[in-house]
Amino acid sequence: MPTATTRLLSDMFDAMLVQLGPSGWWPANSPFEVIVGAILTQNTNWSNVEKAIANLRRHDLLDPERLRQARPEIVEACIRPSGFFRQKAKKIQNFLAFLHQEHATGMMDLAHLGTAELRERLLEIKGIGPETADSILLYALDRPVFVVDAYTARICNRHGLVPEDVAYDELQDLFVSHLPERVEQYNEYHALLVRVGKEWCRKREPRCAGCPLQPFLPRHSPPARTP
DNA sequence: GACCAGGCACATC
DNA sequence: GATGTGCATGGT
Repeated sequence: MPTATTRLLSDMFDAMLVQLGPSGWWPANSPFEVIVGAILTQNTNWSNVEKAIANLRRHDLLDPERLRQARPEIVEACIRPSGFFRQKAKKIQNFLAFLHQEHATGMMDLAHLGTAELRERLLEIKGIGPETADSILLYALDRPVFVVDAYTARICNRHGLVPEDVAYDELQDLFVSHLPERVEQYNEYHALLVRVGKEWCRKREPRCAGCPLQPFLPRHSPPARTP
């Protein structure tokens, strides 16, 4: 017997998918490109990340070993459009050092590690926090890990499911504990939430008209009828 | 010109 | 443990 929350989360997913269609995430040509994108998109608009990725591709640097050995100034210049470029260049190198230590020539070489262990290892890398680690696990490595972010928190808060300042793990647990553990749905659910967040649930001015989730917004109790 | 974007680490209290 | 701040570019 599904709980009300289980049913709600499932219905919200269906409504978003019906109205918006499949998201096709993560837009990238390889698992490695997903990882670079996951770091570059931290607190940054995706369109800026696309510019940075294009620059890296132009320099033939979308390869772990070539990127690891590239001069820092070149890498920084490539990723400059995505902002925080010095920090992010360092973060990428931190990840590449980890990959190198693992004797991995590509992301799929990490397949022997269990999901929980791999998540812990990723979180040890300076510059990779919970959202980035989970994005890597789900979108680059097809692990059943639900990704949440600021949009997820905002939307779930508007729907009365969590407090505004909900912790990452708690928000993640909301979905994990109410949805079947399926990579495909985890993938699509996060993508749909981001798309809805961008379009209808912006920080200052939520525009609920036309939002696929509008029918699920908590109803205010109707005004008492005067007899 | 302010605000925001698919965060994170670090300092300080 | 909670809160504040630096990081930096580009679009709205």
